[in-house]
Amino acid sequence: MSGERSTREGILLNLLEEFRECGFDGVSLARISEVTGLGRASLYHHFPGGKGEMAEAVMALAADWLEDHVFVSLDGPGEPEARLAEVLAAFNAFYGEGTKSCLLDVMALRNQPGARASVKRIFQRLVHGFERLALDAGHPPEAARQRAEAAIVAIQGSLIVARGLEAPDVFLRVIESLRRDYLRIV
Amino acid sequence: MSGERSTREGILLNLLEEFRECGFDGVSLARISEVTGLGRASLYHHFPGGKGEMAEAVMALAADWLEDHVFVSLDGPGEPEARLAEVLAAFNAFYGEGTKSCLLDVMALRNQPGARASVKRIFQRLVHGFERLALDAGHPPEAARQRAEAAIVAIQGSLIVARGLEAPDVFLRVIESLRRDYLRIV
DNA sequence: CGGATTAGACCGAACGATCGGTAAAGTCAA
DNA sequence: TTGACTTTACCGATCGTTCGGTCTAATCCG
Repeated sequence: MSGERSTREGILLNLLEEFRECGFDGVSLARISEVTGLGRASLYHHFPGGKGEMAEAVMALAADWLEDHVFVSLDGPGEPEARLAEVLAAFNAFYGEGTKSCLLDVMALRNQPGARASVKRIFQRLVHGFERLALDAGHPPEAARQRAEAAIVAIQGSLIVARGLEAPDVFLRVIESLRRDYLRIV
Repeated sequence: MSGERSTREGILLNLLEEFRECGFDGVSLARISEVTGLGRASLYHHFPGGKGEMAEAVMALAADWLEDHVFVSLDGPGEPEARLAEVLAAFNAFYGEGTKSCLLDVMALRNQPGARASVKRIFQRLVHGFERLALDAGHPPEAARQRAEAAIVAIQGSLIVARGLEAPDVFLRVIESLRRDYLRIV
């Protein structure tokens, strides 16, 4: 996930960082123009739908990234332990070792129904993926569902608390505890 | 926590609901004027510091509310089980049974250092309060600290996921599991 | 080949609307 | 009459957005 400026993906990567840090309403087109190096009008060439379409595109990019780095491990073949480790490493990188917030959180603040729906779909896919992983490790169905939900809750919560406390290690501890305990049969 | 319009606290309660739902940047003075029934200039009579001071006042109100309904139970006398039940009931009410977001989350998005500091102080106080409760229930110090942190993470995370999934029961389940397990010695 | 045409990326300047914020006159209770 | 409070009218700045146009590179035609 590098950051070439000129390509469309490079633009979206910059936008992703801005949105996740300041929220949708907290990012102005002036700021977007600044970080992308493109004039306001140029941005409307790439995103005729304006700021809203930019946000949608960023959400789509994040969904694609999840598909490639998380769901591929969650749903894929291989030992559950190895798959879990891959997923946690991917999250750890995406969230900057606990220093960056989750795009889903800030996008969920928007009133637009489409944004809410995208967030919901991704959350559902996440829970389902973790549920699959727990099932593959031998957990009974209801327990797997509970664990999956609890894991997503812990990840999201630790990001919030890490940002609030300005202590990224809260997130790191949660990741580590998931790595240790998520698959363990009690 | 009722909502008389005219008094200062009534104004702040309306503001609290707006801020927690739309975020600081998502709430305009026009909207604030609308929900409070006060003209723009009247708002600046009560809050000479403008929108920023309004946000600070809301944070202070929330801090006071925590003091009266959460910390008084967390730090106070009484059986740990009863104190825990009071705190969880207070949270449940404040968060609308999982339908409302946390003010701290949205305020943590602001760039202003003062806002970040307030959020940080409250989070610290929350963790410390839960830590005290676990200590009183007989947990060893390091375990108490871990539990407290995990509890706050679970509450915050469940609010995020509940909003994201549009499923408030995620929050309710976390509250219930805390009520069952938080004090239990393993 | 060379000249005209086209399509896409990009930008400066400006749009109307709304932003947060203010000055001054008026209202009303004490 | 004083001080708390509201109303009306307004400010400059910035918001997201659009218009008109330039530059470049590929494409097409002769």
